[in-house]
This record gives sequence, structure tokens and C-alpha cells, in this order.
Amino acid sequence: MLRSHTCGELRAENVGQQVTLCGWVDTYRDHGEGLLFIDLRDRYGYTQVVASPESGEQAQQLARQVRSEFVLSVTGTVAPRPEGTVNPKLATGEIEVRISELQILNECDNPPFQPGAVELPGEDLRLKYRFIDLRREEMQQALLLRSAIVKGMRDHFEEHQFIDVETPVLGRSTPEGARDYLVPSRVHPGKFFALPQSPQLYKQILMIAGYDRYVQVARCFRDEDLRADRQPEFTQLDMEMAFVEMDDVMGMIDLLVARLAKDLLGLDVRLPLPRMTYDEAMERFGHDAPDLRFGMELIDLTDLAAKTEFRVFRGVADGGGRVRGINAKGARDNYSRKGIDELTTYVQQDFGAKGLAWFKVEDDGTLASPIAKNFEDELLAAIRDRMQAEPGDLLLFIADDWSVTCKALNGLRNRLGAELKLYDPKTMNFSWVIEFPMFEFDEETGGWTAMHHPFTAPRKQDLELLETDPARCRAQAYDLVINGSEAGGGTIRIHDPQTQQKVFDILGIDEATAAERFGFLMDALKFGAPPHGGIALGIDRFVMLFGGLASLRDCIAFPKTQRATDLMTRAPDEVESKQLKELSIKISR
RNA sequence: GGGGCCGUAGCUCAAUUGGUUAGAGUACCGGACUGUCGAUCCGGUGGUUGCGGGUUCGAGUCCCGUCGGCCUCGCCA
Repeated sequence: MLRSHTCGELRAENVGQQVTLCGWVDTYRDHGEGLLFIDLRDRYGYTQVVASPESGEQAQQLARQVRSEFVLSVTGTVAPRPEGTVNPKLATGEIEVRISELQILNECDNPPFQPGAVELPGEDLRLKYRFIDLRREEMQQALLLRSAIVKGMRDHFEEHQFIDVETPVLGRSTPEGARDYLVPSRVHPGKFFALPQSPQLYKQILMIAGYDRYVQVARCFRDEDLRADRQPEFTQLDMEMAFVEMDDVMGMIDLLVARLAKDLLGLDVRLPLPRMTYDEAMERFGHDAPDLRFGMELIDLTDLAAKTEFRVFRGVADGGGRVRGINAKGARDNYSRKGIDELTTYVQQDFGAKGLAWFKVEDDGTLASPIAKNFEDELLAAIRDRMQAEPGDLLLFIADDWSVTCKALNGLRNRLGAELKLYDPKTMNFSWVIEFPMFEFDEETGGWTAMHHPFTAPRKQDLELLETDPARCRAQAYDLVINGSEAGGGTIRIHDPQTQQKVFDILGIDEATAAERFGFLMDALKFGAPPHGGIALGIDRFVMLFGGLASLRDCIAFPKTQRATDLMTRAPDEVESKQLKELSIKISR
């Protein structure tokens, strides 16, 4: 070892010891011929090392050459800091190391930015020079948290007799779901592997093979556009259990969530985690992953709207749409006319709403708005009543088809929740959303698509609905929601070929197509498939939510930009024509 | 594919209504300094205002295009 201690380790009780530290120069303060201070940094902390005339001519000479981010080895004696110079900001602030020998292990070009800088540089620079960015304390904390979360997950599942099994990265492309990342096969010209969107089918096969508790930290790939919380390459804690029902899987995750919350955040989480049906979530919050850290629930006014002469409301109500709103308590004076205009533009541009109707509740209780004159007094009173409006409130309404009212009001609710600081950003809220619909109607094709995936089991009491009314058929599916983010999702799977075929029928996948694409699964289901189900948790999102981070990029050591490139390695890039030739690939553009 | 924000010194930012020599802090280079810890003080280097075109007597500023970063809708079972 080139060092005896780390830079975060030394305390008053080490005074007098001779030590050797290695690390990077965080800052240095040169007092000329006399004193020179260096804050030496490694991932454990900072230690002030001091060069003085007692350090000897050679060490002093070298110390004077030191610059930001040089890599040093410092040998010296641990000394108490003189009276009045203790630095309470440092864990090691009571001591310093008096240099007797100093080695410059490596120099550093003038860095594009400094890890300790007060102002964070642009994200493009951080990504290009990720090796410097990762030296920053915040990044180290995030990666440490990530490591702790993964360890907690692994420990939990190991304690419950789960077996870690690796599944292939090179697999078969399936046209359902997200766009696949494809890998050309050299051996089979014109044929392609696909990188897994998740190990879904493999883990079902493992259940059928009798490995009744499987777990894996699995890398997944989806070639879709990025968001702050979506990377093309991400990591799931993937698990599957045999001989279980929904409650068993959710119970297993409940325990894990409580464990992680306790160990990493010191939070006591009450179990079981609260559950809400999909229908309730959509009705009360307009979203299947509602942020339950604050109220401001959606309130339906469609029945009242049907009675008004106001054409916008009346037309929507008569046309089968919905009029719903939210009451931003006490927010009347937070939004000027211009502020409301911005909200209007927001719901129009982002969610396709036709407009935003609003009322300000005046001090005398009257509802003030440009559209107020279109409403009869009794109706205004009814609205006020329904919205539980009080002086100072701001009422916002969307009149549109059901889907738009959901999206727009969910958007408004989340935006106002943040802008009005309706919750403490440190609070954590865990819950389940259950009973998702089995199918969604696809306007484009005029057929049904699987809401989760085609292997999801319907609720037992809904089996008949498969044939009579697929729209009302609910799935044995469950999403884990943390602070309004989908942090994981799972289902009980279909384990008999008959039900599986019925679902394929509804999805318009005929027997031949099913055999072609998932023949191996259809076969496996015929060879003794146990009832089984599981879940996948988004590890990156867990880190983001537990760490209170704004972007998934801050939870991943080497993330992609919004345009799915790596600024450090400059991937993706063109390849040599020889490589393409071997793969029988021609680029057409 | 659509909407929005941004791009000026190595970095973070400023620059009046379009106006003459594009500034500051920091980093870097040189010097001073024996208790600093965002050290301080003195001096200095550093600019294709992302790139290309246009309007104008004159463009960092206005217009068009393009590249890049971010947010977002669509998309992501």
C-alpha cells in the first residue's frame, strides 16, 4: 500500500503518529517562504497537510509546484492544529499532517473545472470530463448510495432464498413494446440479436424450470427518447417467484422498501404499503403513479357543467367528455393573469388541452373570472361548494375528453405542488397502484394492446370478461410508486396455455404468430408451469428518489445525453467498412 | 417528429434601444506574504461571442439555417 491512512480518517487521537496519505490536491494556500497548506482529497474526505521550513528544503520546493488536482503522496506527523485554527467544517479539522516527505505521483493539466468549485459547470462539460466530475462529492455520494441500495437489495433477496441467475444479453427481437437495440450477427448475415428490454421471458422460463425464487441485477435496453428519468440503458432489480399470489410479491417488496428506508434514510415505513386501484388513482389524481406527498385532488364537475349555458363546459359534458378541476388552496395571489396564461399555454402545448378555465375566490367568496358571467349564480355556488372553495383559493378546470383531463390536471397538479411547495422535498411516499386494465384500445390499429405485457394474468374473477368485455378486464398487476414516480412494476403471469392463447386472441396474435415469436414460452407452459409472478424495480430511479436527485444522469456513473450519446467516449460512432462488410451491412443514406 | 430554454475567456457569468476598445469573478502565469482553509495583496496572459449565411453605416444583441446541451409532448407493453 502506498498509504497508511485515508484522507478522511485521522482524528485527534492520531496525534503524534507518522502517516502517509495519498490523494488529489483539492486546494492549496501558499504563504510564500513560510507556510503552504494543501487540502488533500480522496473519496474518504479531506485532510490539511502543511509544508513549512521544518519540512525540509526539498519538500517545500515540491510543495510550491503543486497545483489543482495533482496526485500526491505525503508523509508526515499528525499534529494538533494550533489554537483557533481548528476547522469545524472538516471531519479531520482538529488535526493536520506536518509534511516531512512529499512526492508528486502525477501532475494534472489545468482542469476544465474543479471538483470543489462552487458553481457547477455545464452538464456537457461534466459528461465530457466525467473522470473529473466523478471526483465531486455529490457524485461520490450518489454512487455510494447506489452501491448501498444494490447491496441492500441483494442481501434482502439472499436472506429470502432467492437465487441469482444471469440471463442473456443477446436475445431475440420482439416487435411489441419499446424499440429494440439490435446487434447484427456476423455468422448469420442479415439476422440480428436484440438487447433485452427486460429479462421477462427468461425469468418465466426459470420458474418453469423450478428455480422458484430468482433474482438478478439486470441491465435493460430500450431505444426510445430520453427524459430526465429515462436512460436508454438502465438497471433493474428483477425478481420472480413461483407458487405465489400478488400479496406475496408485494409483501416481499414491502419488506425491502422498509429495510432500505430504515437503513439508508433512517425512516420508519409502516407496512403494508398503502394500495390504490388504477381506477381510483386516475379519478383522484389523473395519473397511474400519483404523487401522494400532497393533496389537491381532482374534482369532477361534469354533472354541473351539463347544466350550464357556458358552451365550453356544456359542449364537453354533452359530448361525453369530462369537466374536472383542482383547487389550489390559497394560491390566488401566487398566479397573476400572466402566470395563469403560462399555465394555460402549458396545458395546451404539453397535453393538447383546448384551454384552462379558472376562478379566483375573492375575499367575499365570489368567484371572479372572465367566464364567470356565463354561469348562473346557483351554479357558481354549486361549483364553490363542490370545490370546497374558500377566499384566497385558485380554481382551475379542464374540460376535455377523459384522457386529456387526466394528463393536463396531473401536469398542473405536479407543477403547482412543486411551485407552491406543498410538500417537503425530503419526505418519501411509498405506495402501490393495483388492478390495472388488461388491455388498452389502440386508436391507430383499432385493436387491443396489452397494457403491461401479453403474459400478464387477469384477475381470477375477470377470466370471463376476457371473452365478454376485455375493456373491463383487470390484471393482476402492481406498480410501486415513490413520490409520483413509477419505481417498479410487476405482474402475476399466465401459467396455462389456454389463458395465454385467449389473451393472444384478444391482442390479435394468432397461434402461428405466437408460435413464431414466443414458441419457446408456449412450449414451456405445456411442460409443467407453476403459478408464478414477480416484479422489476428501477434501480436507477431508486437511487434518484432516495438521493433526492433531479436527474437519472446523476445516479449513473457514465450516462448518455438526451440524444443518447456518450460525450466522453463519443459513442456511438461510425465503424470501419471492414467491420460492416463482415456483417454484410450496407449503410444507405 | 413537435414545443420551449440555453450556447460570450479554461470555468461561472455580465455587456442599456443594434453603437465605437466585449468586462467581472475564478482558474492559469509571475511576484509578495509563517496559520490559512472559497487565504490575502500586486501584476500579467487569455476571446473565431458554437458554426454558416443574411439584414444594417454598424451585429454578442435582429432574421434564417445548422451543431451541441437541457426540459418537455409524442414515444417508452
